[in-house]
Amino acid sequence: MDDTRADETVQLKDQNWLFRSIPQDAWQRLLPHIEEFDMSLGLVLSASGAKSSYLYFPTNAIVSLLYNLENGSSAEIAVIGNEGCAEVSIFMGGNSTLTTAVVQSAGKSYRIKANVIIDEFNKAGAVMHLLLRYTQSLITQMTQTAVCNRHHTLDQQFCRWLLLSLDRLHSNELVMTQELIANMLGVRREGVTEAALKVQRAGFIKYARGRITILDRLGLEKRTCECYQVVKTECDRLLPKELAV
Amino acid sequence: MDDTRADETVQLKDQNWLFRSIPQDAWQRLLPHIEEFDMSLGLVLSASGAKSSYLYFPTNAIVSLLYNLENGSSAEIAVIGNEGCAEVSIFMGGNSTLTTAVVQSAGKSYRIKANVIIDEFNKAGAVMHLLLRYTQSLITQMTQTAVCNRHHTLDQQFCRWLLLSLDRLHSNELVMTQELIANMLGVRREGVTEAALKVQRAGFIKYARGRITILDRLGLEKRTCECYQVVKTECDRLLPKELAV
DNA sequence: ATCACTATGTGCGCTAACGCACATAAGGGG
DNA sequence: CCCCTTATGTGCGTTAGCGCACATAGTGAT
Repeated sequence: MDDTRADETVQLKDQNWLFRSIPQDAWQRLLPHIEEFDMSLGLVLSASGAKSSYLYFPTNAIVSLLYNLENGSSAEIAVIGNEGCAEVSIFMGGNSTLTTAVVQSAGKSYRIKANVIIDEFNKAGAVMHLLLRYTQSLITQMTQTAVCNRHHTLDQQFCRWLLLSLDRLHSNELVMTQELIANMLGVRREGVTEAALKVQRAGFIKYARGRITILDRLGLEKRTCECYQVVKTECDRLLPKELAV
Repeated sequence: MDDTRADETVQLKDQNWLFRSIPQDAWQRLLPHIEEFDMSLGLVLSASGAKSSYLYFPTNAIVSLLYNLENGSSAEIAVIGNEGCAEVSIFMGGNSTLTTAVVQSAGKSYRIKANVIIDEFNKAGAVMHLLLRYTQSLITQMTQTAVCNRHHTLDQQFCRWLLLSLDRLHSNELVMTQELIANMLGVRREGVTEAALKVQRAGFIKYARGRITILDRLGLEKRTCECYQVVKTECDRLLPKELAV
């Protein structure tokens, strides 16, 4: 590999946790199939029940897994950022999920065609194990969402949501209206307004017309429920930053 | 294979949906490793965070995946019966989950040592795809639990829980105190009492001292939320009864 | 038959979140 | 600069579920 390509690879690998952990030989096979893909706000990667044709690897974008109920209300099940990938049902089987993957925060991503991923997955090598461990971390997030929905207050959930999103954005600002957050959390918009006000009065955030600025991250972490740390810790355990390359 | 062993195999395969779908060659490899295992009520298959050493295949037993919060309250994330297996983290990677697998209804099961399953899984053949599709159906269940916790009433959830358990028991009777159900659902015992009374007054069940008898299954299905059917349908889609053998 | 224990039923005040209605405010395009 | 749209703030009655306290009723052991 010449120097230019090596540089390119390093840069690319740095943008997504999963990329980073793909060993050299598999990387050689996959590299030619990695396409850039712009994720615009609100873009639906795959509607409920539809077959997905790409596995998406966000870099600075955030994707939400949402479930839509018959009556129109919805709830977020998990958040996906540059620590993972969207559309795991490609390799899990069944080809589709009942959840809808929506771009919650615009940004750049990469994607790989489903059949390429499936071929690599079926080699039962490092890529398979990596993707499965990531899926396991997604399961952890779903589990925690279920428990949190049951037992914790809107306030706590608001903070958890903020923190999980921030971790995936690597920024202390987040562009998101209260209406949208309400949709994610599956609660009333007014509820989010109240929660946001409380947190703002506590001096942890500044919220103005769809623009949230974090002023005190530690404060937020203290205010949220255990769920945030649990998800973060388990995610770090399953996907160590310095995995064998 | 002589007739006796063939009969044995047919009988065995009939007791768990996953067994049924394992093709002949893989079955030959696994058969010597299948152990009987009695599941007694309340048995914990693997505590939160602990490494699991067996993959368990219930026949007439039911296993609950529970999550325990710091403050002692808990919530059920998914139910596992003879349609699946417990301890998927064995092949998903990471070796452990934060959920606790508890026997909710006693019965017989089979189990296979972790390393045997991993070896078979890594052949990337039918068994791998089967287990992954099952895991996908578990994910569906977790998703639905999260949404249901958010949006549906205790009444509806009580009915959903009853139906999901019944489907896995193949019986119209269920032995389970309201206290325990409350624990699973992550609600007050009194809440379950009220829900159960309403459903009883509607004539759908008879409930006496930990023994629930179903009188009108269709009534229950009408009373529950969409979540029950969604899980059932998706489970049937991912794990058809007559899969290629 | 009695007793003790477990399971269930009931009442009551409390709180979080809901649904709805409406007030205010901040930008953006003409 | 004004108007219109979008985003946020607020009030109020309602409800589901909570926590607690206690009443009742099967059931099994002695």
